[in-house]
Amino acid sequence: MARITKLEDIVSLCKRRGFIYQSSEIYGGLASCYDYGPLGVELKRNVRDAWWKRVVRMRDDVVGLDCSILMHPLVWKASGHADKFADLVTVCKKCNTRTRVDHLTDHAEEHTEHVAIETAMTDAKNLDKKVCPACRTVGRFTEPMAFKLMFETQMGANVDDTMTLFLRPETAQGIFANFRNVLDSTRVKVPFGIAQIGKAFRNEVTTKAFIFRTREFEQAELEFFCEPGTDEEWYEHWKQARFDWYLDLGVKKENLRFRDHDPDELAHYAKACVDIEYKFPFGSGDWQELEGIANRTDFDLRQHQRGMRTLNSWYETKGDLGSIELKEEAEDYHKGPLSFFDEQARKRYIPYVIEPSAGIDRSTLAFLVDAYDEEEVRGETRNLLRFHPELAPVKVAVFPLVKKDGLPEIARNISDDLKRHFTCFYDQKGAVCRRYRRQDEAGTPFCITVDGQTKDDNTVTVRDRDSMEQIRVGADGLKAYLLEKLGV
RNA sequence: GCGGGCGUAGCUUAAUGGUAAAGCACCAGCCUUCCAAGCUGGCUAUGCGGGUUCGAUUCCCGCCGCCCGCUCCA
Repeated sequence: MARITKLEDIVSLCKRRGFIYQSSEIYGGLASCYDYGPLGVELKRNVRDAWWKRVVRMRDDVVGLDCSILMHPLVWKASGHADKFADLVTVCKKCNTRTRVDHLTDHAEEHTEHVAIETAMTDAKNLDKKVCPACRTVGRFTEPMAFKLMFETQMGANVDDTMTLFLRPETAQGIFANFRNVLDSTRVKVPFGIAQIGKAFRNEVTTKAFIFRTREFEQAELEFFCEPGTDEEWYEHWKQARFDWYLDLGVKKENLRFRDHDPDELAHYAKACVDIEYKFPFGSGDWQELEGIANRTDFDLRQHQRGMRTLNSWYETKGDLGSIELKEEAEDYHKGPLSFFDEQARKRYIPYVIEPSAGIDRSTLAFLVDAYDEEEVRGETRNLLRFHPELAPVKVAVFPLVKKDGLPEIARNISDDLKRHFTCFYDQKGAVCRRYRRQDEAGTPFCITVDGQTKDDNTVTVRDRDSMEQIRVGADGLKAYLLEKLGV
C-alpha cells in the first residue's frame, strides 16, 4: 500500500528520484515553474508519446499538427481570450473571502463564465448591493482587481518597431487557424480530427499546488470535426476513448472518474463538457481534473470567420486590439472560408467540434503517484513504482552479478545491443540486490543479470519488478522476449 | 492578492545566542554468486538580504519559495 498522504510527500518523492525539481532552485526558485529531471523527462515524454500514438497514429481519422506558440493577435480577439478572459476579483472585507465579481449576486442572477471587461468594470462599480457568498455581508468589498490572463511579449528587435504578441493560452486555436490548411493539403474528410501537443501559458489568479496549476504548462489537445447532428455521438465516443486511455496505461480504476459539468457551469459556447478526474491521495479536494472533454459546437470556426473579416480594422487601428470590434457574422456564414463541403451529400456546413483537452503535466504526475507503492519484503520496506511498461522511464537494467570473471564485458555487450530498442541502464556497482531495489524505485520493469552460468550456457536471468521472480532466458532470444513482455 | 503554517546536507530529522548532530542516500576502496549484508575512508546544510548583539542558524524586519484555504482550471 502506498503511504503518500500529503502533497509534500509527492514533492519530496519527485525531487529525490529526479523526476521534478523546482525551477531556478539555486536562485531561490521561481514561483509556479518546475523542471523535469532525468527520470521525469523520460516519463513525461512517454506520456506524450502514448497520447500521440493512441490519438493520432492508431487512428485513420486524426492527423497531427505542431503550431508556433506565437500567433497573430487577431486569433485571440476572435477566440475571445483578448477581451473576455479578464476576470475581476474582489475580496470581502468582513470574512476575507475572495470572489469573482461576476459571481457576486444581489438577487437570483444568471451565471456567466466570462464577461466582457467593460461590463465587468461597470458592474464592479456597483458592489454596494452585492452579497458576499461566504458570509452574506452586503457591500463590503475591496476594489476589484483585474488580471491579464495572457502573457504578453514583444516581437521585433528594433525597439521602435515592435509588436505586442501573446503566448498562446491554449493550443486549440492554432488548430482552428489551420483547419483550412489541413483540409486543403491532405485528403481528410469530416469526420476527422487534428491533434497537437505543446506548451500553453496562462496567468492564473493563483497557482500553487505543485504542478497541478502552473502558469506554463503542456497540453495535449484534439479538435475533432464532425457534422452537426453527429456531435453527441462523437462526444460519447471520445469521452469513453479518453477514459480508457488512462485505464489502459495502468491507472487504478477506483482513482478515476467522470465529472459532468452542470449546465450553468458550461462556457457559453459549449454544449456539453465532462472532466476526467484523478483522486490524488492527499488532503481535501483530492479529486483533480486531468482532462476536459467539451462539445464546442461550431463556435470557434465561426468566430475565426469573423476574425478574418476584421483584418482591415486591424490595419486601420495599427493593431490596437482594444479599440477594434470583431466584425459581425456574415449571413451566409455556413458557406464561409472555414466551412466544409461534403461532396457525397452535396452540402456545406461549419463542422461541430469535440475537444478532448488533456494536461500532460497533470497526467504525468497522476501516473507517477498512481504507480507509487511500498511493500514489506523480509521485514524491509520495498519502495517501487509500478509503471506500465510503456510509461516506465527505463525499460531494462543490465547487471553483471559481480564485477569480475569477465561478467561486466558480457553484460555491457547485452546492454549495448538492447539500447537500440528501448531505454536501457547498465550498472555494475555494489551488491546486486541493492541494484535491483534501485531500479524498483525508478520503476524499471525488468532487470537482466549476467552470472557464472551465462558463460556455460549463454542464458541470463530476467527479474520481474512486480513479482521479483526470476527466470532464465537464452541471451539470443532475450531481445524478442523483452519486446514481447514490454509490448513495445 | 488575503489569511494560516513552513524553510537546517540529495532526502528524513536533531540541536543551539558561543566549534551545527545523526540515519538514509551518494562517491572511492575492500569483501561479495541473486533481493537494501559488512568494513574503511570521503563529499554535502542553517533560502536570500538587512537589523539587534562582542557573537545570530536561533531574536526582529524585508524579500524569495513551498504547503493549506479562498479563487481558478489543462
